[in-house]
Amino acid sequence: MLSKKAQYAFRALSTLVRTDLEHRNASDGGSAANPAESPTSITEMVKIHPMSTKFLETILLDLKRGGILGSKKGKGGGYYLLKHPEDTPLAQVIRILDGPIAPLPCVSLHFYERCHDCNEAVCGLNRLMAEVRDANLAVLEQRSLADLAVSHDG
Amino acid sequence: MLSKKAQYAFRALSTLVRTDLEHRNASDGGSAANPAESPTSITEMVKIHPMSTKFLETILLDLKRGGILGSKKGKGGGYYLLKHPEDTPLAQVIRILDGPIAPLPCVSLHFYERCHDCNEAVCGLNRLMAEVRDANLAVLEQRSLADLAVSHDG
DNA sequence: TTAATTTCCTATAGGATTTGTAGGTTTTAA
DNA sequence: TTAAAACCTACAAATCCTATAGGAAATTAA
Repeated sequence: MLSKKAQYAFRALSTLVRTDLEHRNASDGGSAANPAESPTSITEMVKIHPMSTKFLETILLDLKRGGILGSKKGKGGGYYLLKHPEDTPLAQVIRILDGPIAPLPCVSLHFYERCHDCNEAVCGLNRLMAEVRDANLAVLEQRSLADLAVSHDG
Repeated sequence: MLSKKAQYAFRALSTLVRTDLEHRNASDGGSAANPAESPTSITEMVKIHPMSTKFLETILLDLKRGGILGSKKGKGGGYYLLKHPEDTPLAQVIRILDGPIAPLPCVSLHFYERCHDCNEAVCGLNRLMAEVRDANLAVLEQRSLADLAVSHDG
C-alpha cells in the first residue's frame, strides 16, 4: 500500500502538472516554456487538496531533493516541475517517498539487499517476486505524471 | 514489501509443498493421496528454515483460519495443505498475512474502502493504481504454492 | 529598511503497526 | 501417565508512519 506521504505527493503533483501544462499552452512556443516562472506555493496546493501544510512541506522537500521539483523562495515563490510531466515516471515518485517497489529486498533494483537465508539462484520465492516486481514496473515506469492529470468524465 | 510474517509463511509453505508432493508421489493413486496422514510439525519446519518457533506458530494459525492449512493435534501431529499446491494462489497467502494487495484502499477488491477525498470515476490516481493492482494480480493469482517448490539449478 | 511571504531545515512527539515472547490449555499417541 | 504437539490470548519491544514545532534563510515589495 502507498503511504500517506506518497498519496499526498500525488495530489500535490497533480496540481503542479495542471499548472505546468496550462503554462506550456499559454506560452506559444510550447515546449520552450519555463515553469520556474509560475511556481505554486504550498498554501495554494493545500487549498485545492486539503491536507496538513507542514506535512506537505516535508514531502515537497523530499521531491525536490529527489530531483523532481524545483523551487523558488520568498514572496510569490513555490514549487514547479523540473521536467515535462511525461518525463517523470510514477516509479520515481514512489521510490523517493516509500522506498523499494519490489516486494522483497533481494529482488529490488534500486534498494537491493542480499538475502542471507536463501540461495537467490535457486530460491523459488525470489524468482516469483521478481516477476511481481517486473509486473509493477511495467506500469509504474511507463506511466508518468502526465497520466495523473488526464480527465475521464463524460 | 512483504512483511516478515508473509516471508516466513512462504518458507514454511515451501516445506509443506515438498512434503505434500512427495506424499502424493509415494501413494500410487496420485491425486487420491490424503496429506492429513503426513503432517509436518512446527519443530520440523523450524529445523529446515530457522526462525522463531512461537512466531511461526501464530503464522500457521492464521493460514489455518484462512483456509489454506489443516492440522492435527497431539503427538505426531502438525500441519498439512488442504488443497493441491496448484490450487492455492500466492495472492491468498498474502491477503491473509498482509491484507490488501492493491496500492490503495479505493482500488482493493477484497479490502475496499471508499475514497473520501476524490471522485473515483474521475480520479487519475485511482485509475492508475487499478492498473498496478491488475498487474500484480496477473502474477499472484496465476502463480501458486506449486511454483514455490520448482527448483532451478543446473 | 522593514514587513510579509515563502521555502528550508532539524528535531521530536504521538500513534500505529510489526515483530516477537510468554504462559498456559487442550488434544492425541504411545 | 507422560510427552509431544496444536491452540489461544495477552502483552512487550522495537520500528515505522504521521504529523507538528519552531525557527533560519531567502525573496519581494511597500
